Amino acid sequence: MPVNSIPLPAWLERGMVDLFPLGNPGDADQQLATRLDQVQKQSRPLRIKLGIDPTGSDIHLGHSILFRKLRAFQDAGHTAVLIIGDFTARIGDPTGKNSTRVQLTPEQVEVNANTYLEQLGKGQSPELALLDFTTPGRLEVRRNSEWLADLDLPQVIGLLGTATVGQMLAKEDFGNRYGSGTPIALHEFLYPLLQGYDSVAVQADVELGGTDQKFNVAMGRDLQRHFDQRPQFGLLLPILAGLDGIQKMSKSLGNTVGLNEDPLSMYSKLEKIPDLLVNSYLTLLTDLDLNALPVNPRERQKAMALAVTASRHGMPAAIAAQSDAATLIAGSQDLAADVPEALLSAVNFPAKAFYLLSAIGLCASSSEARRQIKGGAVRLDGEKITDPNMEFTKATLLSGKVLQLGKKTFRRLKA
RNA sequence: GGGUCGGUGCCCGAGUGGUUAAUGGGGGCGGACUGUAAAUCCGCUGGCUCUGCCUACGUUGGUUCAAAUCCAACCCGGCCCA
Repeated sequence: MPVNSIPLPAWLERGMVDLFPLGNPGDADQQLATRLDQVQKQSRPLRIKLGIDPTGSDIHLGHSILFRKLRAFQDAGHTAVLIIGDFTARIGDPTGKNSTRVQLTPEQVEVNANTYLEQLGKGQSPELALLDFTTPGRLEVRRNSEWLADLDLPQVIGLLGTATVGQMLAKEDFGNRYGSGTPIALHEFLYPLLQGYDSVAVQADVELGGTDQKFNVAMGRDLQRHFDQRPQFGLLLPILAGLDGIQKMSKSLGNTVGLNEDPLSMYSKLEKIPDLLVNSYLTLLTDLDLNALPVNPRERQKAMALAVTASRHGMPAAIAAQSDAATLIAGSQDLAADVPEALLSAVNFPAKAFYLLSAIGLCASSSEARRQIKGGAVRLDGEKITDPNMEFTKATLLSGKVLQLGKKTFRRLKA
């Protein structure tokens, strides 16, 4: 760090793992802190780019750490430029993939994009919304088809000419795939270039990304330089580990907490993440002061689960979820208000126990239901069911009772 | 285009004519223990309102009493050559 450097604000530094270029003492312009300071004085906001890939439909906590940082920039007076990669989604980001992605249709992409915006808080109350949609000048939502769809072949060739095969293969994912003989389709090389070109198109001053995006963000800088723009800063945040504590949070790995999840399931999941993750979740998903929290791991974890749930659903709902979670674990399901209901209208009576489980969706298949029952995992109003063929003659006999799978999955049956 | 190797269940990976729904590992789920954690131990892990039936080893067709295993064509991929 240069002696005369201005420190970065705490809101910006929290959770940050990489910032480039770091700048050198003689080149004030190359330091983000200096830029922020200048900008403050001239009241000209920076343009903060964040690209999202509308390939799925659910936003989870892993995504939200980037949005939280983007929101922090908004709150500091800067302009969030949210780029929906509707065009690049048709290629699919090869990052972290060990195989070629399935290409999406424009229709799928559009549906996903709209779902994303809703989850980010479009039309919601500003306190619970992830991004500031209401203050004028704080948010720009763009689709990269705006500029990418009209590139002609000479322009594309021009873009391709800015990078070499060696550079592409230096990217870890491509390198691994190439090394292990896994196919790489040529169009995948276009992805980093196109998403880098996004930075040129929106004249980004800063790009946010996960650490796995370093290559892409750096590509944006190269292209901006190529197009005679001042290269953006890259600000990288960690990849949030998923509930398993090992792999990154990702829908396809089934280790996510979705932003759309109800308070109880959100709280319950967070309350049981591996200990090692608790501090990173606190840092990345809350604004809490880590030094002010309980040292006891259990209490600390509860505080984290409560805060994260509250950030999405509000404190009252989070507190209710915490108390329901405790009640459920204690085994007295009847007291909990928020046990999800399961409608018995989908069940044909008379119904055997295993069929009931699969018919209301508590088990994925009736074979699985049989196994779970045999494994002693199923209870009805707290009483263990041991015979998969136990028969229930009509719905009214079951209505109001709580069916339980394992320790943490409950359904209140309703006729 | 030529040569060659390969495509097995969520993933990896055995199996090269017959108790094979298919060894093993990973992951996942469940049980015990616990802090609804970690570690450890145990069980389960294709589907079906299931004492039975159905579908599965890239695709299609063939040989056979019998095929993931043999044959043919095709599709897809790796590597080498052009």
